[in-house]
Amino acid sequence: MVSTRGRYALRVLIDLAERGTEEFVPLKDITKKEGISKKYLESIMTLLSKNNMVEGVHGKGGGYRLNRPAKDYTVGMILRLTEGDLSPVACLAPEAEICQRAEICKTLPMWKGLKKVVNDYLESVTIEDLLNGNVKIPE
Amino acid sequence: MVSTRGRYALRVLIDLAERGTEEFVPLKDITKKEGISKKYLESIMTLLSKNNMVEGVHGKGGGYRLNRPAKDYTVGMILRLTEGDLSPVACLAPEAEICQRAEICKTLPMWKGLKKVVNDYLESVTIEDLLNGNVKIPE
DNA sequence: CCTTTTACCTACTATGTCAATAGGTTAATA
DNA sequence: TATTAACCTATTGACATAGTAGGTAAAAGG
Repeated sequence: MVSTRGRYALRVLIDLAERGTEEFVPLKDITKKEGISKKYLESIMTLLSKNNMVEGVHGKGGGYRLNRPAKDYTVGMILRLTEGDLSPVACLAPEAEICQRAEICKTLPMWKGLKKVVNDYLESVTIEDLLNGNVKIPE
Repeated sequence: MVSTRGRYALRVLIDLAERGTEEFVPLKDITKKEGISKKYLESIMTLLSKNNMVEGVHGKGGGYRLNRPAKDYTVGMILRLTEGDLSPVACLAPEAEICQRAEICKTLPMWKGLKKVVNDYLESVTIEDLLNGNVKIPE
């Protein structure tokens, strides 16, 4: 289950995308529109800022804006940042130590398949798609 | 991330499938093979038993066995039991109250797509597939 | 320079879930 | 009647989530 951290991050990025890539938008505007705790959002934005997803500027006229055009952000990128690696099991995470059972594990191929299916889908959807309602629901 | 409850359930069902659909297998055998806490496994098996996945018989010669042939168990069925509904967000769960934001929510279609992709994949893999190493990794 | 605005930083907390553990009771067989 | 094995009811330690609280740093306007 995706936590509020990831869900809020996506909503904020959609709001920023709506305002273009020039203008700085203060968090106040976004919390007002989305009804999200400002203090909580701050921690999320700092994360996005440190990872070069958004640019933050202090003071009057400041706020946040996207670093790149909205089509360059995939949902997968954002969720990997906020939720950590999107592996269904710990042994498929990048930082995982090698699992003794890997050779004989009957379930491992299925977990690999699931991870691929999830990541492929999330990579196929961008923030621009979300903003424009251009989300392809499979089949 | 799938919890041990779901992962252990799958491993147990694979072990039971290996022993056919007649013989009763005591938990002792399974904990020995899999190195899983017996007390913990008991709680998982009770869940599977109450939901007609396995049959449990008390006393000497007792244990658990599959209720149906292994090909009739999908991974999705098992994980839905052990992990709860496999929705990426709460508003897509069956018991969810209607979300006010649903009409205007820019992310909802993407979550629906993700849920479909995950469920379709997990429905496509059976316990028999896992046992036989017949897992199709997509593309 | 000073006030306002805004991002950014550090610490704390309430709640809940996970992954067991502990100690039993019930049912079936030999 | 003893043994085996499922089943039941708590309890626990560890951890993550979803915030809250109270600040500091930087930029702009007057």
